[in-house]
Amino acid sequence: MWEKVLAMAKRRGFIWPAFDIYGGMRGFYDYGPLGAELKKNILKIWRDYYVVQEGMAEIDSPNLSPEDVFRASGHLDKFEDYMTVCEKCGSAFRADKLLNIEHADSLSADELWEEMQKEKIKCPECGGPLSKPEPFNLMFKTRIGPKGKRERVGYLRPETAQAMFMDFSYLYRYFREKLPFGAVQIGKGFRNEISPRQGLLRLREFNMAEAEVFFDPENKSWPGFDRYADDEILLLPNTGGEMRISLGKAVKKGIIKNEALAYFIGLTRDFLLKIGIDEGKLRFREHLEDEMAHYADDCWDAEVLLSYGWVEIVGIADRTDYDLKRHMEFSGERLVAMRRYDEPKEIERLEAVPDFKKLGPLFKKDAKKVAEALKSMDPSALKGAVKVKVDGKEYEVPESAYTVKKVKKKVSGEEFIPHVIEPSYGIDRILYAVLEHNYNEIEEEGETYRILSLPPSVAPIKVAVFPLMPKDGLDSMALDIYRDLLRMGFRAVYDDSGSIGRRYARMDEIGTPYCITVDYQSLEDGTVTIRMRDTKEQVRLKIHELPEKLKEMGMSGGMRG
RNA sequence: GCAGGCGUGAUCUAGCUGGUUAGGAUAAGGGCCUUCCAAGCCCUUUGCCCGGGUUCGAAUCCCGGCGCCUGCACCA
Repeated sequence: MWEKVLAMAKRRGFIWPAFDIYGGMRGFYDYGPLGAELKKNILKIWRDYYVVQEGMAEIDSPNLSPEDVFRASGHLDKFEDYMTVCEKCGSAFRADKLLNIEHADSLSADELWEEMQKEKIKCPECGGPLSKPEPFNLMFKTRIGPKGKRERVGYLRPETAQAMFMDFSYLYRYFREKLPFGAVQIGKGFRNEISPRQGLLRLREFNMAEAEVFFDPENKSWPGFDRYADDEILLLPNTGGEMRISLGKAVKKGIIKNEALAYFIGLTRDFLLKIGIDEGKLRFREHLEDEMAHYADDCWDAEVLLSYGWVEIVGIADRTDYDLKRHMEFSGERLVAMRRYDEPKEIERLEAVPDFKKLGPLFKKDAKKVAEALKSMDPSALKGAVKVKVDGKEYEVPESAYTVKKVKKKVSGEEFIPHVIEPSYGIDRILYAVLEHNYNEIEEEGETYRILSLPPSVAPIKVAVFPLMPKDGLDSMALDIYRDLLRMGFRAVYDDSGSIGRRYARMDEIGTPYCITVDYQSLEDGTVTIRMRDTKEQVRLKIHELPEKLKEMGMSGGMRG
């Protein structure tokens, strides 16, 4: 099946292998004119959901990031594997997985090699000797800046999410310090896949649309949840089994852990159906514990049934406060939100007050740090001489250098690190799924007709205009209509070559929902026929009624819907 | 990354035990014809994945690379 879809996609200009004249490069594809248009339409609808309806803020950040970012995000460690190859049968393995010790995944190449020799590890397949482990990081590494001192190591981002975390404080202020709010980004991600395959399903450079929804972990209810609460969805929870259940019930029964997650499952389903994913081939599957990404606490994938099997196209992950916490730790910046009380509270609490007259002479340069360490300790536990640790050194602070006092303070709220729900969409996979789910072949009189039943809103070409014959003034009339439609912002084509049936067939194959034909009656009464792709049904109407009719049939003009 | 299979115009394919100008179908462009679903006729365009070797001669045999497919491994 995918061969047929990909052959059509290649022939008609949806998808082309990239760098083809140089032999191609696996894991890289070009979108041809129709594919680029289709992608644009899918993203437009995605934005309608996330940016327009949900009011999320769209940002746009660099593809290339300095190393620090991925040190914090965990991708540098968790994304790097050491591979060892059997010198006899050629099988490749992750070195750390072959060892019988704990935390083998944190060892260096040399340590792994040492350990492998100690344990006398042989190839699990054939018993042959294994090579020294070689690092393999899924991120593309490069250098930023001129060679020399100024040079920094950079990586192409493996996901777009990090920017939303790094910009958290800006976003929080932008949203006037109110949660929940969401930020989205549409962009490219890069992963140096070991063995990309299966067309658009595993690319090395891919398009993704991600939303990071920040909310208070104490309140995982979701404002508009009612909208999707009654939607019946096919769920596969990680406790096993398969069920069709409404989202409201799933939350009540604890199958989906909170409303926020469930809401975005509902929204994702709504979006996918809108762009033409087949409902009967859609399900939501919860990740198994050991399947989860290093940052995720829970994750539901939207999976679609393709000729390759069930394929993940959207991941909806509960990233908790993992990312903000890590960036706080690595950058030293405070990435927190405020939970405001209804009224400011006056609270009384114990506080350690250091006496710098004493601390100064005692600890010199480190005095300030000692004081800070002292303040961060539990004041009720402070008694007598206290030991504090500063930069690995231990100091003893005498009782006379500080006092513990009761202090009254006005507090208008408390700080906390927001949690994040992340719906992450693989646009290329989604686009392919839309093609495959809408691709139909009909055998008629020994000939194969192909119809791409795309929803009008995503179809790359919205309408075609044909003269029945390219003569007798039919052609000039059709050209006028075509130009008017273009001016009104419709994606239209004009075609007068070959027989009319051939032209319809061409349009059917690329999913054009409507064809307008100018015939001899048109010359007499100013009417044309409009033909529906899926039913081949024709309706006759006045030319001036066309724009209204086209809009009514569920498609938007390019300019404004 | 390993193993196996495969690679002929835009698409599908014949030729592949070496031997003329690599054949067909579809598509595409032009023309004729044609009053609504890939009709017909004429003309035209595009090809042996890349590189090396063996040979008088390679699409064909051998080696290497690249790509595609399947399996294994990998897929935060």
